[in-house]
Parts: sequence; structure tokens; C-alpha cells
Amino acid sequence: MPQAPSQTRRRALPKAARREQLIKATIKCIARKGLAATTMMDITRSAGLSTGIVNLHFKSKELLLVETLRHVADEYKEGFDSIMLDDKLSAQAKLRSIVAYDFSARIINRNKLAVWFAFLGEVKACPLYRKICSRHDDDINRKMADLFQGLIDSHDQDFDCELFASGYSALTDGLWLDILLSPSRTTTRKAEQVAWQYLSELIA
Amino acid sequence: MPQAPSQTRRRALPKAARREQLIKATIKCIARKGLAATTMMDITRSAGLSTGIVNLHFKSKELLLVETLRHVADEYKEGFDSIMLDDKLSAQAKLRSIVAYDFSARIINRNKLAVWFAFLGEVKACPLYRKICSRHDDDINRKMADLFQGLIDSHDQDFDCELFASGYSALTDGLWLDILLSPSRTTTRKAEQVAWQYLSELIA
Amino acid sequence: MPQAPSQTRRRALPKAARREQLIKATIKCIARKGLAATTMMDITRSAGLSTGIVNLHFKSKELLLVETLRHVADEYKEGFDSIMLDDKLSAQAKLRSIVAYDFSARIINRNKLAVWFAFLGEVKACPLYRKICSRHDDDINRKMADLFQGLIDSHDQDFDCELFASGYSALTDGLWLDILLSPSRTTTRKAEQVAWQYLSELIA
Amino acid sequence: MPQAPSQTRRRALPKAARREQLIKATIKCIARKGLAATTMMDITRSAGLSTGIVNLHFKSKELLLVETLRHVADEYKEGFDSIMLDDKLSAQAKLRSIVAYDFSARIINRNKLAVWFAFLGEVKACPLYRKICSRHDDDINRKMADLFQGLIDSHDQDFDCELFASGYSALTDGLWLDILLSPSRTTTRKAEQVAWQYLSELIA
DNA sequence: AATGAATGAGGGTTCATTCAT
DNA sequence: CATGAATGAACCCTCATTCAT
Repeated sequence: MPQAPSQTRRRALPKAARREQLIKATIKCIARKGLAATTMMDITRSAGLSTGIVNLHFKSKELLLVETLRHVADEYKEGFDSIMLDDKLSAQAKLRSIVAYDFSARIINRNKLAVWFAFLGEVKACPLYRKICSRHDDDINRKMADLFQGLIDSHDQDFDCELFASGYSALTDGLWLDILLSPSRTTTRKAEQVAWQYLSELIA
Repeated sequence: MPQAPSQTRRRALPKAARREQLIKATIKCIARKGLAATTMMDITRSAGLSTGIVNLHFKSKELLLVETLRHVADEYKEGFDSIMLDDKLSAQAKLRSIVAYDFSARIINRNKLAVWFAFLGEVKACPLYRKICSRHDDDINRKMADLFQGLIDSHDQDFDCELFASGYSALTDGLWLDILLSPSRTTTRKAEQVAWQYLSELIA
Repeated sequence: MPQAPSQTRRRALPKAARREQLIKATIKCIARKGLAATTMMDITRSAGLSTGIVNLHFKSKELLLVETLRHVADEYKEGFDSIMLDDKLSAQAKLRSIVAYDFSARIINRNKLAVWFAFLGEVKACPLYRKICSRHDDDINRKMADLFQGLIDSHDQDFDCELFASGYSALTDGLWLDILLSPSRTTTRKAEQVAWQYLSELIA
Repeated sequence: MPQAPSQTRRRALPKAARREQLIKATIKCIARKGLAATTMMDITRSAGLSTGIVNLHFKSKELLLVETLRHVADEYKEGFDSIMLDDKLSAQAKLRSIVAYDFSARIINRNKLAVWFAFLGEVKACPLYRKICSRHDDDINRKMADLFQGLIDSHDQDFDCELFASGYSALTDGLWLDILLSPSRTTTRKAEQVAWQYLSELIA
């Protein structure tokens, strides 16, 4: 039978707040130690909480990781959608905002990028990670293709917007990876330039 | 990235052959179970060998993983260099060959891609993986920039070849990731189309 | 052993009622999951109460278990004594009533039997359980020996009533265990027959 | 990743010997601490071996426990069958030997008895324990009934051998339990006397 | 060189207990 | 009195590594 723990701290937080606190700690730990090497103790210690807290709020480590992945994806989409759904912006303005967003400090954050690619690295082995990531990409791609459609319909009729959106998506992914891999070589400024170079075709 | 030669497994293999056999098994296991979940036993069993064999030939699991990463990177570079260093090919022909290579069955192999991105996912946490990957990318990028230089000097003088090479590299990385993530959405054919679309600017 | 009175569960129950409610829940849980696997949460949830309630009313899990064992033992003895102390019954009638009682629905209840033998199973390891159980048995045995004495003194003078009582006690224990173990093989009816067969010697 | 353990002892034993060693240690621990409180560490320490050894040889704690139960049951049956299958013994001699066996030091061993009843105590909650125990009892009962058949066919034709065997089995179970519970009250000698008293009806 | 039984630190998880509310 | 979020010791299990064979 378990022994009585000696108390040190106490204070109940709203469930949602505790969960977010733990997810934040998880992001920090994955960024620092990698997905493979991050232990429950790393996470709970980093959050300044006790050993059992994760299982109390997420049932298992795996579920915490899944929620963390969702959190990172949702966070991107939130900023993305707030631009896409802004009726006051023209298509041109939306495009400018999206690119600015994709290379803003909000996204270009080596911790968040590290977490994102850590999960992508397990995508082949973990069907759930894959589902989450590929749905995320699908959603973004669809919306980007729509945006492109609104920008080109005046001229070239056989321009393939979906393919072009795939390309933009792949390019940003690749650039983010480069920034993660060698921030000295690929600066954010250069990356943004490359992205605009790709898009220049569209707004020629 | 990678390609699969045939292998023979028998007793008392030359050291190099045994090492390669183990690396091959490691690739298969990482592709199947992910970097985090692959155990020494998975690897040795998959190779049909005994428990202690990895420590005998690689000293530790970590060193086996590093050699595996190197193997995957070297395999890509081998094919890449055999094109780049072929004096019989024109710059145009080299470019065509490189793109063909980048989307050939030799590279577009979900096992090899999975391993490559599995290591990239740990890059932030593991300096050695990062060094290997970023040196690999640097090397490729430099050679691609040189190739581009030979293709554009006739026209635009302020075209930034290095930046364009970074873009190509990022784009192919992103496309490979897409193929790994949702092969149904991003077919190899489409990916190659996107790549050519990007390069079209160059050979206009 | 045991019997189930009706129970009411509402807020601010008298202390004794709350304790009984928890003991009832404990019996149900031990019968379903075993002594080893029953957790405090199983018990409190099964009682529809909060996590901390057991420690409030019993101080610790161990004390709840001890009280549960006592409860089960006392419940048997209550029915037993109500027969034994009934002055209106002859010795013969008492014997008939006891046997009827021992194989009545009040005793032959697989939940209660399961709990009884669950505690007996820990008797070697837990001195307190052992004390409770052996005192219970002693008490029953003594009273049965007395009863037998009243039934045989007319004939055989060197009949060992205590030994015979031990035998009856052992036999019923064994039969209950059989009923718990394979109710299909050992029906209550058969068990009662076996008991009477044993006792037949006495009332020949 | 697990660290390198520092070595202290070594020496491979035949698999069967290691398993038996661990089962023996398990019996000792269950007898001392009970089924619920016995930990893997208790067992491995008691065997003088390392933490991981049980999972290496039995896959899990639960499987070790099952094997331990089987071991205890098989051990009884071995001695039992060596009497029952001995063609040189008459039915009378077999009966005498069985009773002698049932109350010999080989069986009346408080450790073994404690283990047997510890498992019986979990029978309601654990279907596998139940299957093992009830099959064991079935087998013993059947053989005892056969033996009884050979002893009574001369006189009473409507004597129910199976019922009588059930009774003998229940009686011995109950007596063993008494010995476990209060060895001071129920001595082996007395228990054997009670058993013979029960059987006397048969050999009158 | 090769094997695989053995090791034991470290992992994720459970759960009796506590105490602020 | 009653609640249930929080605690943390202790559990079972995994697995990289070692080394006698």
C-alpha cells in the first residue's frame, strides 16, 4: 500500500489551467531534451508539480503528448484563421499577413518548431500523430488554395491553385526545418524572402 | 537519401558487412516503430542476431543510431554526387537528373524518409544529429547553388543562387515530408511538378 | 457469515450509518475485484461518496478492512446466536436450525463467502485478521461442542464433542469453499446432505 | 535510455532451475507477507537475484503467481498420484496412505498452506486461479470417489461415493484451514483423528 | 567473434492519504 | 462534515549493457 505523502504545496487550479500549464511544460521539455528523452519527471518538475499530476489530468503520458501536439497545431491555426476569416482584409492583404505571420516571432520560435518537427518525426510510427498532422495540413492547404484562387482568376485560367498551395506549404515547412537546423545559415529574413520569391509568380 | 542493396547474413561476416547489416535492420525498425520506440532487441532480432552484437560492433546504441543517420545521409549524397560529378552532363542535364533523382524510387521510399525525419525531429535536442544533418544540407546547398550559377549567368545578374538553392532544398524537404505524411494527397508526380514549377523561373 | 439489511444513503448520515454504508461497499468491491485489487476509490465510488470519506470515518484503509472483516464475522454470529440462545428450542431443534442456517441463503451468498475467504487467505500474513477469525471460530466451536454434549450424553461417554465440533466446523468451511469454487459441482443441497451425513453419527 | 548496470554476480542457470528458484522464493514471500503485499522486489531479493529476473523468466508478476499456484497444486498431486497409481497397494492401503499423506509434514507446512489459501481467497475475483483450483479439486475428487467405490461395493449399494469424496475433500480443506488459522487448537494429530472419524463410516 | 542470461537504473503509473475549500 | 485536487512513495516493468560461456 502507498505511504502517506508529506505535504508541501497545495492549491487547486481550474482543470483547464492545470492542463495548459502541463502542456507548456511539455513543450519546453521536448524542445530541450527531445521527444524520446522527455520523461514524466522532467515535465512535472519543470512545472513545479508532483509526480502523479499528469496521470491525474491526462490519464497517461501518451495522451499528454497527443494533447501537446494538438495544442501546437491549434495555436498555429488560431493565428492563421484570425487572418483568413478577417472580412476587412482583401485577398492581397490576407496573403501579406499570412506570410508575415508564418515568419513572425509567434511562429519562428525554436521551441515550438522543435516540438512540431519532433512529432512529425514519429508520424510514420504513430498513426494518431499522423492523423492530427495531416488533418492540420489539409485544412491549411485548402484555405490557402482558396485564397490563391481569389488572387489569380483574372489572368491564367489553368493555374493549379491546389498544387501551388501544396508548394507553399511544403516550402514553409522546409524553411522552418532549415531555421531549426541551422538558424545561422537560414535567417528568418532570408526565409521570408524565399517564400515571397515563390509567391511572386502569383502576384506578378 | 537511401537505397536498399541486397544483403547476405552468415556467420563471421567481415566487420563492415556486419555493421551494414545492423544499420539496415535499424532503418527498418525505426521506420516501423519510430526512433523513440526502437529497442536494441528489435534491431538485433530483426537482423536475426544475438542481443550483445550491437555493443560489440558499435560500442553503444547511440553510436549505432549516429552511424545509421550518417548512412542514410551518405546514401543520398552518393547518388547526388554521381550526377553532380559526371563531366559528361551539361548543367541543364544535371538539373534534370537531380530532380528526377529527388523524386525517384531511390529516394521516395517511405522507410528511408521516415528515418530521415525521425532524426531531424531530434535535431534540436541532439547536437550531433544536428551537426550531421546541417553539414549534409550545407554540402548539397553549396553544390546546387553552383549548378544554378552555371544556368543563370547568361541572364539576370542579381539572381541570388544561394537563396534559390536554399529554397529548392526547403521545397524538396517539405515535399518529402508531405509524401511521408499523406501519400494519398501528395503523390510523387505532383511533388515533382511542384519542384519544376519552382525551378521554371530559372530555365524560363 | 453475512446478511444484507436495507440501506439508505443521504447526506449527513449518523456516523454509524455512514460506516455501515462504507463497509457494505467494501464487501461488494472485495467480492468483485478481490482483496488485493480493491482500492479506496473503488469503495468510495461504489458508495457514491467522495475520495476522502474513508479516512474521515475509519482513519485508514487497513482499519476499514478490519471493520469489514469484523462485520462479516459478527453478522454470522448474530444469526448463529439467535438460534443458540433461543430457550424455546430443544438441542435437536437447535442442531436442525443451525444446519439449516449454515446452508441458507443468508450464508450461502457468493459475495459474502468471497469476502470471508479473501480475509482467511491473508490470515498467515496478518496477525490481526487471524486473531479475529480464530476467535470467531473458537467461539462457534465452543458453542457447538456444548450443543453436541447435550445430544450425546445419553449414550457414548467417550465421544469427543470438541473434536466432533472441530470436524463440523472444518466440514462447513470446506463446503463453503467448494461452493465458492465450483458452485456447479457443489450445490447447496449436496453440501447440506454432506453435513447431515457427518452429523448422522450423532443422532443415530 | 537505461544506464549500464554495474555487475556483481553472474552465472546462468538452466531455465527450469531459475524458474523453480523464483517460485520457491515466491512461496516464501506469500507465506510471510501475503499475496497482496508481496512485491517483485521481495521475491527477487529473497532469491538473491536482480530486479529484472522475474520478467525475464515469467514475463510478468501475474504469470509468476499463476505458475506458483500451479506448482503448489502439482506438488500435492504428485504425491497423491504416486499413491493412487501404485499397483502394489490395496484399496485399503491406498486410503491409509492418502490420509497419512494429507497430514504428513509434506502437506502440513504452514507456508504451503498459506499460499494455497491465499490463492483460494482470490478465486472469486480471478477466473484463472479459480480454473486451476477447481480443476485440481475435480481431479482429486474423482480419484477419491473411485477409491471409495472399491472399498464399499461389498455392502451398501446406494452409498454415494462422489458425495462422500466431496465431503472428505471439504473436510481436509477445512482442517488445513484450521491448522493454518490456529495451529495450537487444531493439531495435526487431532485433524487426522477427525478425518478418520469421518472415514470410519466407510470401513466399519 | 558471437551468444544470451543476468543486471539494475530508470521509466510510467497507481493509489492511500492529506487538506484547502 | 464532506469534498476532491494534489501529493509522492512505491509499485511493476523495460531495456541498454555486461560478461561467462
